[in-house]
Parts: sequence; structure tokens; C-alpha cells
Amino acid sequence: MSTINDVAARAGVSAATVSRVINVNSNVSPETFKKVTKAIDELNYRPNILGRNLRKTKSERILVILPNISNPFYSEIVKGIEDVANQNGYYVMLCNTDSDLAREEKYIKMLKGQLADGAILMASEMNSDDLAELSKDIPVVQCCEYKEGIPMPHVSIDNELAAYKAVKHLIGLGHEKIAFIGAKNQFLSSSLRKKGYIRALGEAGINFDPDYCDYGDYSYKSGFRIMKQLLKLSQRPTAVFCISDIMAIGAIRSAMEEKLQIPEDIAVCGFDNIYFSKMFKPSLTTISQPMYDLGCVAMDALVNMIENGKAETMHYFLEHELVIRESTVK
Amino acid sequence: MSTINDVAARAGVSAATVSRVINVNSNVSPETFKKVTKAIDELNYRPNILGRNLRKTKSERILVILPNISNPFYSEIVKGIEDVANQNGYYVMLCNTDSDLAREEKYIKMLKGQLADGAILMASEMNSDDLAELSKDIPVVQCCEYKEGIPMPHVSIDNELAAYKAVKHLIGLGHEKIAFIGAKNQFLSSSLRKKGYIRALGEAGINFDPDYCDYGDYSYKSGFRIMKQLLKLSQRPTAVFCISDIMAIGAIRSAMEEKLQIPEDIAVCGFDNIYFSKMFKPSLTTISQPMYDLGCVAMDALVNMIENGKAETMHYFLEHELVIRESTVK
DNA sequence: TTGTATGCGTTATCAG
DNA sequence: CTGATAACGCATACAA
Repeated sequence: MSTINDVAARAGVSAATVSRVINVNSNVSPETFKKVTKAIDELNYRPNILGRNLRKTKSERILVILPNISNPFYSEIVKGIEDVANQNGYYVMLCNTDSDLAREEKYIKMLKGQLADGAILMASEMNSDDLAELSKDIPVVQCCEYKEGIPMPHVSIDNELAAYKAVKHLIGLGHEKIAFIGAKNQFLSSSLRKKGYIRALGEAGINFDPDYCDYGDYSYKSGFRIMKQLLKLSQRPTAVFCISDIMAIGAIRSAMEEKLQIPEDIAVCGFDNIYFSKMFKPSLTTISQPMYDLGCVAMDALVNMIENGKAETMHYFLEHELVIRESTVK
Repeated sequence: MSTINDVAARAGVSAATVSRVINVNSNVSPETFKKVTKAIDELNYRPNILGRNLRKTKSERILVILPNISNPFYSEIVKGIEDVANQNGYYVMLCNTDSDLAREEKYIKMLKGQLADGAILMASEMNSDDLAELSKDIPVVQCCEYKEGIPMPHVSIDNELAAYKAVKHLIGLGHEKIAFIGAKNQFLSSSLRKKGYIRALGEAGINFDPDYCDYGDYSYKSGFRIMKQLLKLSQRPTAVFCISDIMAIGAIRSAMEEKLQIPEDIAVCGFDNIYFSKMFKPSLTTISQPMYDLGCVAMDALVNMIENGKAETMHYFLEHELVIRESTVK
């Protein structure tokens, strides 16, 4: 691989001049320009990004650190991030952690090592203290999942309200025996969605029944398994609210296997509105998160932090929407 | 952000000594070690990756350049890549091109600029000449989609044979009016799969009928739309072979909308075996690509190129499998 | 318009 | 075991 000095030697100019040719803004005479570009072509020279970034202390790159690209929920958000990033001259690199803290920390190390100008974190496994410390060094925005009480902006929806609305919808259809398929983890969204479920029940005068609550890991399999359990109860629920579409689909498939009709025998509501939820048969009633916009807003905030040194706002809450489809209403 | 010199000053040692502490292999006296780690903690020092990589001309990173993370087909491959990469001490960064050549070229620039030690390309939009030239500079492996006749290894399945087997399966079920939903693009897999379709028909003495062939863009929508057209034909097909699961699912939904039974009225076969194909109702008959293994083998080959300077083999073909489910057999 | 000199932050070599 | 020095490749301030 040739360097800027090789090009300079071949073109009979100094490295500085070559640099000026590469970075078009400066003044270079037409003839030297030609000489230099010729040498660049002949040597097939490409500037070393590491050298350039080191010198400029700027990379024009940002990292998106996320647990799992195979979750379609994230891919839509990433689109929003990428569009806004590209509009602002940044390039995005995705870092898949598989929800593994050790892997996440490797990427965080790169980030702290100036490999990128900033990062967007989704569902980070880091604790609040480490996040707080990170925010001192580097512009970072939390997207969707977030920790509270640290000086780092976050973008999300109102999870409690969304869950409340979903369950309210089921109650409005006449259901009283409404089960809940959630998740036991550190994420705020999990507890907020459960909170919304309980609030809706309470308002309708329905007793909260722990037997109707179970916890999965967002996977198809866990939804499938939990539904099987719920159907074994003597007082079988007539509706189920799931905190993810994938679990809802698992639950529906499970009920189908027991020859139950959806929604006649049991209604199912999901959460997220991944693109698959309308393709599925029966199509899925769910809470639509504005995924693309979540990504856009997060990236907007990040650009702001990178370029102005600080965040405009700490809390961004975007609108969600209940989308009613075949899995709850015939 | 503090540098190695800040740490050195604070600890009262030279930068070289700090470097030795960070890079554990060298010999440092216990007391200086303690002094230095103390200074590192106090200053919250993190080594600058750019400086380090520049000096070492090695990044221990690889790039995966792919068109679209929202395609579940790729996410499984990425898992394989990541596992092998991590085992070998490499970190993976994903670069989403959205099938946009300009965006892909930006990432290729980073690659040529030594931001990473190598790359895996999936469904590249670059032409053969550019790929050939790239292969001179940097270790690169093509995965799944590939261009032939260039000195760059590729990993894939035998697409022609796979399609042949899928269509053979439909013929074996008694179908004679078998439609084809493919894609018109530069990718070898598209033409090879069509070739396999035609070969299977030919062997069974079935005439190839251009009216039974249409082309989508791998999307749900295109599968949906094309199926609608096929169902309008006076001689309606009784089976359809689609070159992607997503299009197959679109096609099935389309047929369902016309009150047709799957597979009784029309059988549908997909390609890829994305995780969703078994969740779908009816579950999808499809060609299972060994996605995880494809990723592993590609990364293995890349590690080899990076560390030994050259590829062991140019062509890796992995086994595929016909998975028969509800969409073709009751 | 162009060249010289310097430093971005790190590690490797060599000497002590 | 430790320090001084140079070099990785580049862009910029300054001088010419």
C-alpha cells in the first residue's frame, strides 16, 4: 500500500501538496493537480483513514451498539439513524453485542479510543455508573431502552401508556380474563409495560391475577411455551397481551396448535409492530412504535451533541399508536 | 481525553513504560505497574485506537458489508461470522449499504484506508474489475452472492442444484403447471436458480412457459403482487417456486386473499429457510441454506487470508437441504 | 501556489 | 526493568 509520500515522490511535489489535492478545498495549480492525480491513479493510492482521523481528531463515523440485528425491530430504527447520519456526513457502523456485556465493552473501548465520534446505544447491558462515566468522554444517546438519572439523552415512547392502551382495547372488547406475557430483565420498558397492564385492569375493576402473568425472553419459543402453560389453567384467559410481537406470534401459533380460533377463542395483542406482524395470518394487533422516527431523532440528538458539545434535551418521547388487526377483532 | 503522555507524567515514568503496562506481555516491576495503573484510573485513560492501529498497521477489526440487515437471511450468517471472528480475536463491524453503490464505496474506502484488516462482502454492487483491484490491496471474501473469475474467494451453496431439487419436489407431487417468481438483477444466484427451475421442468418433459415466470425484488410486496397476476391466468398454476422466502410468504398471503387453500389449490415453495418460514402459517417448504456455516466458513477463509497472506481455496460450496413443510404437503 | 516542520497517540527498537 | 527516540500516515500552521 502506497502512502502520501510515495505519491509526492512520484509526482515530484511535497506531501503537503498531495494532501491539498486530496482535500479539494485548497488552492492547487491545474498542472500540479494533474500531476498529482496521475500519480495517485498510477499508484492506486488511498489515504490512510487512521492517519487522517488521528490528525483531525475526527472520524465522521458513529457506532450503533445493539443487542441483535436479527430482531426486525432494530433494523427499522437503524434505517432512521442511517438516513439522518448520511445527511449530516456521518457513516454508521453497527456493532452486534448479542446482549453480551463483554462484547459490548469491547465496542465501548473502541468508542472511547476515538474510533468514532459518538454512539447510539440500544438496550445496553452497562450499568448506570459506567454509562454516566462514558457520557463524560464521548457523545452518546440511548435509543428505546434507557437508564434514567444519568446525563445522557434518550429517545423512546411512553411504554406505560402504550401498554395501558393495548390492554384497554382488550377490555373494550369485553375481555376480563387477560393474561400478560412479559420479560424479567433490567429494562425499564419491561416494568413499565407491566405497570400499564396493571393500571388498565385496575381501572376496569379487574383483579390482578399472578397466575395470568409469565415472563419470556422476547423469543418466538418463549411465547409459544408460555401460551401452552396459560391454556392449561382451569380458568383459561380469553385474551393475552404480549410485550413483543415475536412472543405474540409464538403465542398464537401455540394456541392454533390447540385448535383454538384467533381471536374468537383467544385474542392476542403484541407490541412493536415489526413488519412481519401484518404479514402474519392472522395479522397482529399491536402497539406501533415509530421505529424509523426513533432512529432519526436519536441521530439528530447525537449530531447535535457532537457538533455543539451538548444535548438540547435529555428526554425525547415519541408518539405510539394502537394498530388493530385480525388477532383481536374479527 | 488524556493521552499516554499524561499518564506517564502523572506516574512519573516514560510513555514507553505506560505502553508496557497497557500491553501486558512486557516486563514491568510490580511497583511501577501499580503507579501506572493508579494514574490510568485517576485520569480515566483509554488508549487511542487510531494511534495504536496506525502504529501497528493492524486493527483486529473486520468489516461485513451487506445490503440490508433487515433481511433475516443475513443476520444468521452474521452470527457465524461473529463467532469465528471472536474466536480468532477479531471484532466485527457491520456496514449496511442499502444496495446503494455509493454507500458501499464509502465503506470500501474505509477498508482500503486500513480501518479494518479485511472484509466479507455479501451481495456487493461493485463490478468485477473493481472487486479484482480491491482484492490486490486487502483480504476480502465474498459470501453467498459472488462474482466469478476474480481472484477473491467465495462461499455459497450450489444454487442451480438447490432450485432443481425444489422444483423436482413440486413435480414429484404431481404438479405440472409450476410458476417461477425470481428476480432480475446482476446476481448469479438469480440466474442459477432459474436455470435449475428450467432444468427440472425439462427433465420432466414439461414445457417452459414464459407466462409462468415473473420477477420481483425479494420483497413481500413483490411476491404478493406477482401471485395476484399469476392467479389471473386462464391456466392458473398449481404450484409456485419462489427464490426467496419473503416473496413466497407474500405469494401465499396473496393466494389466501383469493380464498385459495395452500397447498391444496396452490403449493408454494420458498428459498433460504429464514427463521420465520417455520413460524408462518402454513409453514413454508423451502431450501435451507446453511446460513450460520456460510458465515463461519467465510470468516475462516478471511482469517486465513489475513494471517497467511493468501487464500487456501477460491471456491467453497456448502450443502443445502430441501425442507418440506405445510405449504406444499398437507 | 508550494514546501517545511510539526504533532495527532501510539508502539518498537535500541541502549543503558 | 526503564527511557529516549523514531516512525506509523496524515493535515495544518507558517514561511517562502
